[in-house]
Amino acid sequence: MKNIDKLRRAGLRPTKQRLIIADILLDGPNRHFTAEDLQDEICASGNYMSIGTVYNCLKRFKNSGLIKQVEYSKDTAIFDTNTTFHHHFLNEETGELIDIENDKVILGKLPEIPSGFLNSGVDIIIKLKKHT
Amino acid sequence: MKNIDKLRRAGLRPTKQRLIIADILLDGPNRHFTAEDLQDEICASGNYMSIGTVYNCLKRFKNSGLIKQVEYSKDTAIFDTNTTFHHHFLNEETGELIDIENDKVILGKLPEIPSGFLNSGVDIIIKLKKHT
DNA sequence: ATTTTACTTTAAAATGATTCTAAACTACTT
DNA sequence: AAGTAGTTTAGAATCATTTTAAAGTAAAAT
Repeated sequence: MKNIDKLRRAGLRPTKQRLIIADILLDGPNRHFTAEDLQDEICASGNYMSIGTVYNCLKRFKNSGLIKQVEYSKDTAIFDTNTTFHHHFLNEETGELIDIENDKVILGKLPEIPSGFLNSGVDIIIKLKKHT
Repeated sequence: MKNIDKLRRAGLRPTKQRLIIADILLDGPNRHFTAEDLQDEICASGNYMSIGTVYNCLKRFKNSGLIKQVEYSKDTAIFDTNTTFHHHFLNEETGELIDIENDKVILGKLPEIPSGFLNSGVDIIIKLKKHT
């Protein structure tokens, strides 16, 4: 499908800027990137876009499901007095965290660890929304 | 154990400021908090501490294992073009992310969801360190 | 006990990521 | 072609965090 149609189907007005971003992000292989990474790539493609627009577009793309934001890239550090190995419920509306003790979760199958690396810890976040 | 000894055992010089923080954090029940939350509580206890010192102490406490930092509270947003349900390896040294497709992980047992809430998604982060 | 040394705290400035603002612009509708 | 509602822009503002350099303090060495 053409990117202009992907934008329309996502309910986004297909502006010049959004098409530039769609052309970079929505074809080709998946990737992880920051707003600044994307702005650099926009420059490299011979275009220009203000950083405000990059952020704005990313937010719209995310809200309409064209991309995701990695869950654990939040802007404020949260500390935890619980130093045992444990996991968290995350109340998506309030940001509140609730501990999940380790024995409440069992991983039945783990992926193969990339060669040359060791598993140095597993963090599980279970997001919660209010029951309706 | 007295907090002054917890600090010493952690290899931290027990300064007045670190003891104030230890008294707030290391007794009583576990909790999640930001640097600003802690500074407010320091104020509420009739003490004062510059925000720089609060950050500095939290970093030292964390590095010596007295507290933890919640894994997914990082300062830069990371976006992901992979909108399927999936998880991530996190290279702790470089911050690089690698996708883990959903069928590579099986959760054998999940904790009971707090009443009034629904599970709205599970994110798993497997941290990697270089094999030595 | 005093001096020395290395580490720590502080206020303030600096940085970095992100959001906001108000004016100019543009896609879509009438 | 004109209207309107949404979008982009530069730049300012904000927020979290780190850095800086000077003053202060705990521990080690005399």
